[in-house]
Amino acid sequence: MSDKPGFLARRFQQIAVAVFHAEVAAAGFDLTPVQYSALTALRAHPGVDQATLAGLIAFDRTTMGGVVDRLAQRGLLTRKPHPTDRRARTLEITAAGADLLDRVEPAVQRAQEIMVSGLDAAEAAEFLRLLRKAVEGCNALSRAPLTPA
Amino acid sequence: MSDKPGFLARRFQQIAVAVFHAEVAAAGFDLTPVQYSALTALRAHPGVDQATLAGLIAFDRTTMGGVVDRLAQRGLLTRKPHPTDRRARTLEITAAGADLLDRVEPAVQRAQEIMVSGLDAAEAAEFLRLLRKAVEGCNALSRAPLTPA
DNA sequence: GGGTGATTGACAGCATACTGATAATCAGTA
DNA sequence: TACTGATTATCAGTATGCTGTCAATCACCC
Repeated sequence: MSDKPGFLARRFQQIAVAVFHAEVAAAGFDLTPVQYSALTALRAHPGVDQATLAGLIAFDRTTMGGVVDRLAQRGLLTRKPHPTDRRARTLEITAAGADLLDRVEPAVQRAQEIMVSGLDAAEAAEFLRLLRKAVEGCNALSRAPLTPA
Repeated sequence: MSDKPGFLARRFQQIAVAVFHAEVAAAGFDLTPVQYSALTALRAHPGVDQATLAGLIAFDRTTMGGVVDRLAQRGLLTRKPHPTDRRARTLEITAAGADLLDRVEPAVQRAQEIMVSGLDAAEAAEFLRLLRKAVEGCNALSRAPLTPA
């Protein structure tokens, strides 16, 4: 089983989420990896609509609805009607959201290091390169491909 | 964002599941990656209980309940009372389950290759080695660590 | 032989993810 | 301008995964 990339993909994701949760909770915060990604992308691209934000981090449009709901409910972002397109809603990170991102950053960084702590520095760098390359090569194969700005 | 192992982990898992689904569906079957793993492990270890099966493939005990329910409902495995431990249920793969595994195997193999099609053969081998090493190094960090027989 | 701690399977509840469908709207064309 | 096709957000439904909790049961130790 452990020689199948698909099985290891699931396992690595499982570990990544657990480590993220553990570090972020230990630092006193309550934020999922998905919520962190969404807020980070929103800070870099203020004013986008939900579909565009989803494309920036390869989320499914449907999933993004729920994520945005929960973040808005906690006051970490705002959702206002788009000035010209009446279908869309414009998203903006709030001061509370940006502040939370700043304060949680050290925990997130620690989590990223722990995930690859089984590898030495050279291996970790090579692993990251190959993982990025594999993901980019298959970008179009998921329902929600990455769509840069 | 693409330099964070956590983000790439989620993305690679997302792609892996999509590719698995696409190949398996194209071959005319209806089986999720998780169901495939469970059936495969059960065939290799007939008669185990749910908790043991979960440990063999690093599933959460709670998740395994639902997976087993759906597989039993489709007649791919059976769930009988354990002969000595009245808490446990003994799981067995059925002939239909084993037959399905055999017939779906080529599609699963194709999916595994597609997932790493962005890498050449040497890179894919090294990627698999590093991924396996990273996962093993962090095995204890998830709620559901891998527990070999 | 009785009490204690661990284990098994289940439950409710939350958060991703996907499929397929829909209504509202927009944009470009006939 | 009317029509067509694409796009935005949402909905119902299914399947993972996790947290925490619970009752039933087991295994071990005093």
